[in-house]
Amino acid sequence: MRKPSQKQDRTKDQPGERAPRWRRRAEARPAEIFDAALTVFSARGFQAAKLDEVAKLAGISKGTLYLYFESKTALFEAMALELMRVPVLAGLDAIAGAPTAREGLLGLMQLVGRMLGDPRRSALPKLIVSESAGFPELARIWLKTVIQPVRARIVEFIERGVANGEFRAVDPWETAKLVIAPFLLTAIWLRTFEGLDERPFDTAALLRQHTDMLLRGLAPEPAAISGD
Amino acid sequence: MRKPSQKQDRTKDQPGERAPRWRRRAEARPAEIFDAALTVFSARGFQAAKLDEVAKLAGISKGTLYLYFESKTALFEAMALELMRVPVLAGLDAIAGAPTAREGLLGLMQLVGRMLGDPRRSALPKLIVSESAGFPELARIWLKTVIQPVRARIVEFIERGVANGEFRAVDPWETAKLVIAPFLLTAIWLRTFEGLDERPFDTAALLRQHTDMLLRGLAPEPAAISGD
DNA sequence: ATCTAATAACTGACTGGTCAGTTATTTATT
DNA sequence: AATAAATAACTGACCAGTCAGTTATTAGAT
Repeated sequence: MRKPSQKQDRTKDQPGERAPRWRRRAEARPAEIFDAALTVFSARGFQAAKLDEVAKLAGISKGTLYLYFESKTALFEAMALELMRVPVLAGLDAIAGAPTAREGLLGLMQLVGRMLGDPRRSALPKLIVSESAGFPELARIWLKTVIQPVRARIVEFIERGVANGEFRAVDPWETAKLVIAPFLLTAIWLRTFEGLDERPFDTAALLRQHTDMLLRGLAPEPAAISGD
Repeated sequence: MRKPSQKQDRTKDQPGERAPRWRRRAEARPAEIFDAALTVFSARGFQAAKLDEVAKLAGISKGTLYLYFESKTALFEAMALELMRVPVLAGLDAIAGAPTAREGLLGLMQLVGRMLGDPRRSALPKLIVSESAGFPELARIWLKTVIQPVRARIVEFIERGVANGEFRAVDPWETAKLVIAPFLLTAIWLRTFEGLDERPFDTAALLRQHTDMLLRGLAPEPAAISGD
């Protein structure tokens, strides 16, 4: 946890010239504040997080926070919305053009898997879930802008695969949830039980097993499909 | 939200006899307090929950809370531990004796599924996850007393099935996570996004699809299993 | 270049509301 | 009468949010 503070920079100044107590860095502040806020809110939760701590971590005073954000709540919401930008959806369009349903589905899963590999991005699901009681609106937005589009794509791929015979006939809606579930598990688990469990969580192994099981579950019947 | 309060009981007293402002009910209190606490903590989260509200819902005053619990923290922990008692594990032993791995696995899944059907019990996972930052010890205990035993059983069943040819060779550890994931999804989803999504969450349909997909994913290769 | 006025960025001590926890007192029960 | 159960008024710590004052930076004047 390195301090991004510029107060330490005095050694780099020209000798004899005393370093200023602070600098004006209006453009850099918001990003740094978001960064500090994510760390503190993730570690403590919204209510327990102290703005003094966020400010300290961002290398500023609490008063300065209020030059950039109206309130603790506004900061939290702005931070969450910031994390939703440049979303999973960025790569989604490229995948939409996949030649087969199978490839599309796998591509999408890898995309999401890769996203969860970035600790900053994977913090959001846990925060949304944890703070949903206090921020229902945020949950709604996340659902709408992240979950629903991804799920819609999954449903589309499954429907396509079922239609063209790549997959057997399954309920696309419920199956889409099954595709998503292990990713949610990963995001939650890493930030809730990691370090407490008997083995470290192997994200890659889970993803491998997940795709393997999923493709077999979706595989069309060999030949003999009689009524039950 | 009906009040369990006994303050309203005055009408039921014998006519002419004024009802007491309160009664001594030392045995009944803890359960009623747990009940109220679960409601309030679930609705607001630990920090935002007010003990005055818990007390009011339990039909007592805040001071009385402190006759039964040392602190807000102690109340929360006691409540969580209470919810862990009579755990999933109760029915686990019966299932252990299942004749086939398949039956064992399905029995266990139905057990967990049924548990999630009870809104009181299904509140725990969300609470544990949400408050894990402030109560890491609770997360550890839940992992140890609920998750790990269930997961161990799943691993056992899978290993058994792989050994006796019921299932194909899979990684039991990772596959066990895949078995669990949709249940976690259900518990989280119902208490985070329900009412916000485009369709209501159909727990039964998901469970059906989950078992279906899982069994196909575990099914042994038809015949041709040559070395790779 | 150097000085000076104006302004934007920042600080940190302070305030006021909230709520966990305490206690003096009242009420029920034995 | 004695005791246990419960109340409600109280206290004090905590912290979000404020603001009067300070310091860096910029722009204009010389």
